[in-house]
Amino acid sequence: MKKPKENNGNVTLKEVAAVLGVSTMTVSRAINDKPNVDALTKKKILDTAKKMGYTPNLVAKSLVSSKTYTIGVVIPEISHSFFPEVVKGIQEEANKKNYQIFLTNTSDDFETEKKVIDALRAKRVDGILVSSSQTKEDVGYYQKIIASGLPLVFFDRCFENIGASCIGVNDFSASQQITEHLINRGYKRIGYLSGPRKVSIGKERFGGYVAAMNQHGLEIDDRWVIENGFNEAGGYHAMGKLLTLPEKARPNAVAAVNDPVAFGAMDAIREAGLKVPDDIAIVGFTNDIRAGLVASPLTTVHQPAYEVGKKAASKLIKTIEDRTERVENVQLITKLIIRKSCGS
Amino acid sequence: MKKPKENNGNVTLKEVAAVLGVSTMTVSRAINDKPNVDALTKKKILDTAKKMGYTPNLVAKSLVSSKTYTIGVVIPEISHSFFPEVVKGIQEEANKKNYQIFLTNTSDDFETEKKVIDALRAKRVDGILVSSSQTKEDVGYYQKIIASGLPLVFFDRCFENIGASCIGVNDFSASQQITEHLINRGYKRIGYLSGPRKVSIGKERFGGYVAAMNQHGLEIDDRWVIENGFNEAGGYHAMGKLLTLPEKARPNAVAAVNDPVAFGAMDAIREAGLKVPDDIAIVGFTNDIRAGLVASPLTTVHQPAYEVGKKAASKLIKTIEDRTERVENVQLITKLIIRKSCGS
DNA sequence: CTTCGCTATGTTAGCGATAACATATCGTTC
DNA sequence: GAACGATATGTTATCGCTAACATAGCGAAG
Repeated sequence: MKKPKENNGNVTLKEVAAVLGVSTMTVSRAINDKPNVDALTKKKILDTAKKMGYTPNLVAKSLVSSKTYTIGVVIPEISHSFFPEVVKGIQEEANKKNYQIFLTNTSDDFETEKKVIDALRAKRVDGILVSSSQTKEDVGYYQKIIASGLPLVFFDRCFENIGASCIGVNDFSASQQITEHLINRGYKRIGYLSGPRKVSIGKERFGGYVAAMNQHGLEIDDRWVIENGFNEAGGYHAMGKLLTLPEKARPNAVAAVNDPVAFGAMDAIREAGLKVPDDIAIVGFTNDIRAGLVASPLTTVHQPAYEVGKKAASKLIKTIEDRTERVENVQLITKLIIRKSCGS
Repeated sequence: MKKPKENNGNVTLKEVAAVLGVSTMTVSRAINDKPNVDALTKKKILDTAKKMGYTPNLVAKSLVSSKTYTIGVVIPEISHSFFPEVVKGIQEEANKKNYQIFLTNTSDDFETEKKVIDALRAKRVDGILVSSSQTKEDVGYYQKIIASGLPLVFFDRCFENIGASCIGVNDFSASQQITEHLINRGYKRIGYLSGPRKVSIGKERFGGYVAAMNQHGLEIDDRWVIENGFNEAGGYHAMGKLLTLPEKARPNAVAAVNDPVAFGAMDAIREAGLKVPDDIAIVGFTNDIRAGLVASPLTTVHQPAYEVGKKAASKLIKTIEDRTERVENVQLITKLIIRKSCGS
């Protein structure tokens, strides 16, 4: 025989008010530190609220205010070491501003991505932070989202000219730079292990590679460019395919779209009984936590993951809190990290 | 001159109803696929709802149902490679059951932990998943949470006999096992780089080490056990301290509470001009993504991170949906991974 | 052809909180 | 001491949705 109303054991304003014989408004005012509450009343309210274990119901508050202090984060793959760092940056910035984050993982699948975003909308997040699995082909979906007025900031992988801010790096020029590094080392036959080019980073990084090759008058054999996934397995298969070419038709250096792909490729190279960098030199992109540790430490591009997250969150929150905040495309500084995989 | 009511551009049931000249209840029923709606009416409603871009407001729904389909996840450090894997497991399980997750990072600080949990409660999550920074000293806080009826499942780091389920591994016996492995290799002077022992994993793993030493009649010099943080910096400092001992007073092998600590220790060893395992052998715990890659590949204990996450989420959701679900302490299988850092 | 009972639909109230307006109380001021 | 303004408190309506109850319409059964 307990109280008939259960409510998950949560105490409401009304219950606190009833105990003290005051109105709920007075309790609300006291708890929210609003003016016009007698000091003594306020003290009594705060005391009993605490004694009763009152916790404000933000769901109800959100319904009134149309504000949830929640942002959705949409990420392709939490296991790729770049993203936990980004998430950490987002997390810290968001927490500082009293926002919570909904973390969702899309496994780089666009259908999943749309589904989770719909779920986030239904939960009325104040805005979303997206690293999309698809930034080149189907722009319609995001155009609609942006048109609907939901604040949105992209990070890492950007849509261009779509009316949303993006925080990332200059993938084109960083990729060009690292390819040039290989060229300066004397390599001329350079292949490319690409990720899906329907994603901005896939396209941009590939573009940087092409630009560097062209600029130096080097030829790109069609068979040297292999497109596959953004992960180890993708790199492993792509390199496997390259290795089916007869030795003299093969590149003796490859640039990979990111570090996981480079690691997968290294495995394939090793399994073929070849050595990095002696037989095939390789460079990556990201500066994964493992990059300096693998058998042949990987030359790569450092991306400031934590800062990307922090900046993205901060931009989103600014956009949420001031709708006139301007759209901007931020490119943070990358750094070439030279290790041994490109020949010493 | 747009419509006066803005509402963030979101369409409501009422608006859809108004367009069709039916009541909101009919629309609600149609959209939620409830019985007693004429097929034709339903079709018309669904069509106009879609045309108008209606998205249900789950905030309002939650207020009515006291159910948010949201779970809070509290982890100490997203950068430690164990946790992203756990989060991935949680994520996938939760998504399958239509829950969203709030991810929060505590930086292993108990005050932050309490603060984020309060925030999660205020947002009325249906339950929380916690890897606490504090599982041995201040039990009061969690006792209160559990008593309040909020479903709670611990993972990785457990409180015992507190009335909440916990999903982890048998830290004691795994630690005992890996210490024994060192002993079997012939090491007798074995030190221990501990994490905070106010946390279950800190205490249990240390206990396993002590048990193995005792069982083999080996002495533990007080100066060989150093307590510091759970991360690289902690291991670096702890090992630095060990290295201040004169060489003959030093252990020639150490067990670390986890892999990041082992990595930090390895750095300190290298900086001191010593070699692993020749001068000092070392073993870790976790099987961090880097464990096989470092200069002296680390012998360690593999923990099934993904499964821990999946199981924890599944247990929590069961507990949420059926309050009679019994409390249980699940210990998943670990595996000793032998590499070179313990001598070959 | 009345009555029962089913289906389709509508109305009301309430989830917990707050904004906006209304009222009460009290000390000042002239 | 009447009138005013400030402060403290209460009342009402509303956010978007749904449970619960109410009603209308229509075919089947007697």
